[in-house]
Amino acid sequence: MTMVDDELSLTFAALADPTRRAMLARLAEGDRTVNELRAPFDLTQQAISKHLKVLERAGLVSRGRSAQYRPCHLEPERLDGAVDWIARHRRVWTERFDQLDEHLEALRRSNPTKEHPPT
Amino acid sequence: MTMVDDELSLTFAALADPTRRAMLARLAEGDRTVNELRAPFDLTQQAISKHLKVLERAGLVSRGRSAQYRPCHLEPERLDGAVDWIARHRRVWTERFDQLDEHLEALRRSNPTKEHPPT
DNA sequence: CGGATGTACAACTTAATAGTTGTCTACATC
DNA sequence: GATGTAGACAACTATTAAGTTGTACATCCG
Repeated sequence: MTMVDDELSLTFAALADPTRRAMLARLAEGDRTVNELRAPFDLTQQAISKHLKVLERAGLVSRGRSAQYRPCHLEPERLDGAVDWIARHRRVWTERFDQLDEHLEALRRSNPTKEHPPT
Repeated sequence: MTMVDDELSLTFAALADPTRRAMLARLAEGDRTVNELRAPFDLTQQAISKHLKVLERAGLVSRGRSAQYRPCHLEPERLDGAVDWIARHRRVWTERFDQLDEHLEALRRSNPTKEHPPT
């Protein structure tokens, strides 16, 4: 029943929404408050907070605390698993992506993150 | 209201389910019939067909027709947009991923697929 | 032709998602 | 201490998703 709770599923699910992707893109430029993230959208503050909770649960965003602000900060490492899954399987599909996979392996070695069990 | 209908969202949403990822992994080894894909799971044939419809709608799988079988075939190109989005934004986050992005650019040039509008 | 097999379609249930409004707390300023 | 601002939490609605059962259709085989 609970279809989505492994790490990869949470990551992909978090990315499967244009609003959240735009928020991540915004956060790529630096930390932002909730209201700053809200600005570009025609959504209530509460809706933005919900999206942030999804991103937080997926480990893509962490939040600080500064006075009444809760600055949001990006956690890009969590994306490694996602890219890795895709690259790993695409490598099987088309041999010419071998180099990509190797490149990612190298990146992971030089930038150790978490585990990547098959599937 | 209709939160999910752009291409990237469909791709990520399709990947956000462990069953579907396992099906894709299976298809990576070669075309499979619906029943073959069903085998590893404790799910009805109809449930598998539904997952296949999601994968089809996302453009990740296409289906042939051979007698009463409907062989499923992988369409890996659709994953390029997903990897590209991640790589593009992660590049901003951490400078050291510049090489990855360049590598993906090179791959895309040597393996032309579709467009990748930002977000 | 008749039965078995492979897959699809429809209706239904349950649960999750995305959004809303309304309210509450925390801090800052005056 | 009152007011304004930042953000969270709760309750509700509507839509979508994942699963089921039941059935229909098409193709192969005897």
